[in-house]
Amino acid sequence: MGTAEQERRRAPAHPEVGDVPLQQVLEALADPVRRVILRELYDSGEDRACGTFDIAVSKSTATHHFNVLREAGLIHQRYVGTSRMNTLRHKEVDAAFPGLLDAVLGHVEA
Amino acid sequence: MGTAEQERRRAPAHPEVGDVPLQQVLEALADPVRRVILRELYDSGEDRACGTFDIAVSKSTATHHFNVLREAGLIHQRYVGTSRMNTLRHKEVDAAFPGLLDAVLGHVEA
DNA sequence: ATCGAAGTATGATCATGATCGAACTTCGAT
DNA sequence: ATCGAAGTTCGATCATGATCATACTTCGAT
Repeated sequence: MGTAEQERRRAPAHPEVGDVPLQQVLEALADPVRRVILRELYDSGEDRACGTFDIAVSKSTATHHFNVLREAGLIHQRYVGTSRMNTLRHKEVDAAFPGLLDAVLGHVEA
Repeated sequence: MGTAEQERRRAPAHPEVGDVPLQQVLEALADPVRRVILRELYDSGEDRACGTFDIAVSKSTATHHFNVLREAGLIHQRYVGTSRMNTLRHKEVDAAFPGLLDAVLGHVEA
């Protein structure tokens, strides 16, 4: 099998946040499930495995949301064993979109 | 015919910005046509009639976008003759969602 | 009173994206 | 070597929303 293919799956591309269009970031932020994920990362500041988030969707849907967040430059993902750890790319997002994370994630939703 | 109905059309309800869910605001912001509208209001600070915006959509689509923006609490609309003047609700939005407008509209899009 | 300009309402189309289940892969532990 | 846990992939469904054309209303000007 293609070792390159395996490698790509285990270490998927993370864009430069500065290269991500605002449109894509806003679309990523405009979903309540994804904001729950971001908020948990934002509030705790810790790495978190995909399975540990308080979201009421199936595993395949969760995978979809994590992909959207990664491709929007908002999170970093890396494997640890069979778990996938997620980190908020806080500094980089702040640099590319000043004030946006704080405005969105600092807001207390009903 | 119902004068009440006519009145409702000419002076449609504007929500309190503080009552609008973040979800709704983000959905309103996550459309490129609507951001063009907001940006023109943001940059000029002037009232503008619906027809004067640099958006490449039909009149009915434009009406739709203005409705979305108004219902999200982002703009104020009032009739002047047959024109409908639009204002950014800058202060109120800033109060309810600190930093959000500046983060989104201050960003220079490609 | 009529006409045009500015929007609105309605109904249709069409694309996108959120969602799921089922089958699969990969790793760590037994 | 096998099993379960953690995700992924694939295909399908389904809801929403952006879009338009058409017909309509309303106002101001002639």
